[in-house]
Amino acid sequence: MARRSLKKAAPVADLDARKATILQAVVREHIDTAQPVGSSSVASTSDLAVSSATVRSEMVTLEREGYLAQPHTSAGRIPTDKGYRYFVDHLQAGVVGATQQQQIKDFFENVRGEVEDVLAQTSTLLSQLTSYTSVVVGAGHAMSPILSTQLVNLEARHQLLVTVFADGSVVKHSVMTNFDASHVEVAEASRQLHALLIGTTLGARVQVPSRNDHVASLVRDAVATLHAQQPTIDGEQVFIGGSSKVAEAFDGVETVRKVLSILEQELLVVSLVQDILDQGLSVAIGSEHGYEPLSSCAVIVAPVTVDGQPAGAVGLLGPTRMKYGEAMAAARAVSAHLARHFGGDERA
Amino acid sequence: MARRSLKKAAPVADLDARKATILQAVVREHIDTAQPVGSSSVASTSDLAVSSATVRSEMVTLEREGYLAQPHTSAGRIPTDKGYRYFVDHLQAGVVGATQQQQIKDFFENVRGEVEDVLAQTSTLLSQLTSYTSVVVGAGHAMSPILSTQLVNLEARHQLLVTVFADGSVVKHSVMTNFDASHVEVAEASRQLHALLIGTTLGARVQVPSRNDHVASLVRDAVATLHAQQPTIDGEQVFIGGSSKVAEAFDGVETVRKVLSILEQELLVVSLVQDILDQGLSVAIGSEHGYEPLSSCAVIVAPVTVDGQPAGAVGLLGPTRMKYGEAMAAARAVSAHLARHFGGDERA
DNA sequence: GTTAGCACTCGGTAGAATTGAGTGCTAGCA
DNA sequence: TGCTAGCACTCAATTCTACCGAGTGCTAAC
Repeated sequence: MARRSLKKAAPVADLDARKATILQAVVREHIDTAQPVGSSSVASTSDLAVSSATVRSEMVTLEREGYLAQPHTSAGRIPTDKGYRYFVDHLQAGVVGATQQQQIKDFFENVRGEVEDVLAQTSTLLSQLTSYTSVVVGAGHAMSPILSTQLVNLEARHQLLVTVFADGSVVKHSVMTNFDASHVEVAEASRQLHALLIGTTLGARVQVPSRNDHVASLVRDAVATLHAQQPTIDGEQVFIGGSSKVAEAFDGVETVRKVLSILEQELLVVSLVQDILDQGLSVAIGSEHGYEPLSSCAVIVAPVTVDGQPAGAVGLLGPTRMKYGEAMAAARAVSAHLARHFGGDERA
Repeated sequence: MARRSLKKAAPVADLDARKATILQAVVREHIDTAQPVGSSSVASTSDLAVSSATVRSEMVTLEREGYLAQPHTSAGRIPTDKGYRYFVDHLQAGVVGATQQQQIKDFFENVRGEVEDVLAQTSTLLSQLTSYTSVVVGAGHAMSPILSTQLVNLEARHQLLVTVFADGSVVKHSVMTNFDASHVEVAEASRQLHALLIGTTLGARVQVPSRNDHVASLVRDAVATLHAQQPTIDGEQVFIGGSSKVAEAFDGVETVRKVLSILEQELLVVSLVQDILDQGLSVAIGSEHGYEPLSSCAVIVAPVTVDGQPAGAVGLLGPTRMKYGEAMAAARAVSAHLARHFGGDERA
């Protein structure tokens, strides 16, 4: 797995008011048009009462300081990652539009089904709201105690251990034996497993019987299989919505391919989101997250917290020139609704 | 959902040997180069001992009959869907290369985990083998009898019905109540449900208690929730591998977007695959499957049959100019291995 | 510090000329 | 009758040129 450099987003030195205005104007227009932005355009657009020449000389400074870049001489400027970072850091919190607000509300009023279904549909919703690819991560049951287990006789030498966790997730594990277990034996093993595992979490050690009969062997195997699961990452669920938006957001075919192939690796997506949250960021721009193939992307993340516990996260992936204001607002709104949905209000 | 025209692949009239050779040469070279193919190239490539002029006049016929098309005067010919169809129908079964054979073997020797995991990984494998996007569909448990059920008390008014089917699939359903059920009541309801449902299939009618107490109410709600599931389509699982290959296979960004957005709709993919199988095809070229947005795609499908029962299908989606021989061979090989894996050889 | 003015740069575009792959047709040949 | 060599023709792609214009950096004046 790609190793990310833990570069903490450097606190961006502050710019004087005029430079800030100019930078923001450049970012805004570039996001809008995808074109390099020239000094005259900034001079006329922004409410600065200065000439393009002045803007120009400020731009030289901004470029020297790393906020702007020039694709080539005699072209306008485009923002660098650092420029976008400044822009985002100084963005006053946006609000979602009325229609979108309504859409979100309608969605959460009508959505039903199991957690997984809700998360998957939420991902689609978020993507439709923003026109960016969305990522919804549901926290695993790593820390959740076991509510119930059941061993089912599937075939002669094939049993299925079904485990229900307190967070409502259900997991199955195959247990293969090299002897034909009778129904009675399976039932007995099931009873013992239930007694043994109930209330424990995946990490905890449990006392397995050391006898050598079929039942004991079944119990041992079942416990071993259950605990073989990686308690950290496994069980986390990723739902990706609107991957077709990738094709709209980037123009280079190669970029599209790279981004899609990252999205295919769900584990990687989970750790990307996790990393960004760990850094305390809500937006990772360009190379800030350290995943090189995503260097032309920005990732917005909003945690979902239920009862003070992290319950997952929602994210958006777009080009660095994405509409940060709208997208962040949408992500925040959806994560809040999601938290509420899984929190007090019980109509899962 | 898009409605497909059930156009049965028309049996293609046979061509005389020379026309066939020319057509095949054109298809082969076009698949290779993605360029229109000229008469002289065919004349020299193929082992026909005729001049380009002769090839040319044959091509005129082939074009009139709908096998070839000309992007514009003074360009070579490219195959039409009908041309590809002829090509595929007269393709002698290909074999997978030695390294790929080995790769498949290694994979199935080492793969482990639950059915879903195996299918998901198989999808990735198939995509890597062929460089096309792969689709693996696991048949639902529609017809599978229930082996076991269990009702678990999740929260005060929230129970979880966990159902294990004979095919090894496990499904959960939330049951909400408007009263606080005691643990004893839930346990009793669980016992009754188990007795009631065991051995039945989802379609079957079961006798629910008509009393008005908590337990009876729980049982009724649980059965209703379980049966509310669409027995036909629901429960079918789709695993899509290598969606990033879409970006490689097609050059128009718009096409990439359209194809990706189809792939996002899993239900649609299932019915696409199902439709093709229903038509008895193993390949659907261009508009043969009737899904307009996929008109520049070809879809290869191979059923997976375990113990005479359809257990799913594996598919490949690529451009119409895909490498049919290799891709079909790979799909066949993987589907056969998959069937064997889930069949006699029991190490799921 | 700001600005008007100006020379300069250089990507993008538009038009013309050229190239060349490939065609369709025809007349002659086996 | 079928095949082929030859040839005129077509047309996308390429190359070249000129040129435009957006945008810059610099400088002198305010």
